[in-house]
Amino acid sequence: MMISTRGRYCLRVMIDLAEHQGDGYIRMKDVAERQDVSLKYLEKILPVLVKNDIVDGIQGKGGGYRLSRKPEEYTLGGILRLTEGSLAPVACLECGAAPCDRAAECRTLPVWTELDRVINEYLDSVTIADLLCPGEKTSLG
Amino acid sequence: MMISTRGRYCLRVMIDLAEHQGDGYIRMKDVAERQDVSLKYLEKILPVLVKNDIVDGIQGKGGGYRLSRKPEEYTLGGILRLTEGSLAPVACLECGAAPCDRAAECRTLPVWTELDRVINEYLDSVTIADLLCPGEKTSLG
DNA sequence: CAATTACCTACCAAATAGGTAAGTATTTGG
DNA sequence: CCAAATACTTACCTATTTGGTAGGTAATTG
Repeated sequence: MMISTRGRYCLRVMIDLAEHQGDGYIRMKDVAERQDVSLKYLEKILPVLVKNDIVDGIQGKGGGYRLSRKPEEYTLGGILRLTEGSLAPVACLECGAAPCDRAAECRTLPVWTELDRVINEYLDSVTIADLLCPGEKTSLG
Repeated sequence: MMISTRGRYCLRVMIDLAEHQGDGYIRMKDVAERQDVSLKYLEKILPVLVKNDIVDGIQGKGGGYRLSRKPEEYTLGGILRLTEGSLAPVACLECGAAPCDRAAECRTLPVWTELDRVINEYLDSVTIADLLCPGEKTSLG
């Protein structure tokens, strides 16, 4: 299993924000209830989205979160690479991984590289807009 | 990271067996030395390959392991699904996983299903024969 | 019969996943 | 200006998985 709850929850939050866009800032408490997920856990994993300008978060009463771009401008790959740290199928392809001694003669490295490419290509071809209900998709932007 | 050392080591063992085919049964001690991997660990993870008739293993002096088919008849997907248990990118797609309550309305399930398909399609398109040195490939079968 | 090989079972340390708890900082409505 | 509400931060915790090690048993052959 490659994609953990961290990434999956973040994706569901993004979808929820997209589907409730236009109501101003959206409280994570409401998202947590709608998605039936621990608020505390979401509070822990969301900061990475704010720091990378994926969503706007403002504090204080009346605060909450909001998408900073249009849903069709977010690819799943872009979101998941941030939240998961890495989507690499094997350790030796993770960014920052120590270069493997056997890399030069490794028979399997080309396979992992291509698998990594295939995975990222697919995930970069899908956007948040593609995951919204048909009716809601047109009402955005 | 989706593919652990278990699967990667098994793949390397398969490649090693293919490259040394014809010398009768091959001792795992030799494979472990060539691959620079713990023999004890290999002994632990190999039985699944024997039980599924991926390799032949015979005990006693002069024993060892041998491929039971030609290298081009093994797909990486087939081997990895056995050794890893599952290649599913998310928990809810693992075989034997409890069906998710939200599956019917889940916005992301189609994406995981398609990602799973893409991964398996690629890994099923590559065989052990594809990973051998060019010279060794033709001397087999 | 002794060496050699696969095979089996139990244990173990470190890392990761998936949270909970308890606060702090910031903003706004009354 | 104060209290409520919200994001944000840090520290902790438990269960599971990973990647092994240790030690022995079963089978086969020279």
